[in-house]
Amino acid sequence: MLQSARGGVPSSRVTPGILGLAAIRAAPQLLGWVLCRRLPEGVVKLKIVETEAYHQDDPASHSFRGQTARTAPMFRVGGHLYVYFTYGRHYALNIVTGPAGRGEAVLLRAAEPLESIEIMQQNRKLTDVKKLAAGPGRLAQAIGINDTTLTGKLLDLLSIYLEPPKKSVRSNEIIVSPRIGITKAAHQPWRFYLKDNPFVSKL
DNA sequence: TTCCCGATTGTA
DNA sequence: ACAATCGGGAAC
Repeated sequence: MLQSARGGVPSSRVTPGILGLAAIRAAPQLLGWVLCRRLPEGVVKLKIVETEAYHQDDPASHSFRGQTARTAPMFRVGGHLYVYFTYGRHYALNIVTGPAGRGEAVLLRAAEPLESIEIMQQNRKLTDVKKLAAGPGRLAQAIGINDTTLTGKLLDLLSIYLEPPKKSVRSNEIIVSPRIGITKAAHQPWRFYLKDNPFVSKL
């Protein structure tokens, strides 16, 4: 699925294999993909190292109580973006994964800076590379997301897109654990991260 | 219209 | 350990 776009073929340039894929299956498969964001200063790139799945029958999910103006993007077909504002200060970026009408998405929780690191350091007003994108709010800020203009938009070469993993990720490198910062369905093992990777938000 | 609280982070 | 800070959505 997500392995399809290898060899420089820009076929799935915009959407890997997440189209119509359940969030719980898409979340681990997104690990290793390179998140790319085109900014006025240059293109920043980061390897996705930590994700969480949220779906419609999940009490912790924004889509649980049905579609609203804010959550509408979650109900679009996979490949759309869902950006929300939380705690009065932070933005979080999700990649929508379900079929249209389903309300599923993967929260990007942490990433390893690869290219244009200086730009991300400026965005974060911080030099420590390990903390540039270790956490959903930090990740969003690092790639210049300071509002919700991207929510409801499609992954798109002109602004934000994904590139295939440089090295394929083996399943035994993926750690599964409960999600962070939630109170409902807190025991569900729907968080995924790369084993021993120093850029994850927490161990 | 009011009230509660959150898919977090930086500081003490 | 805790405050900061504000909007979504349930409740009244």
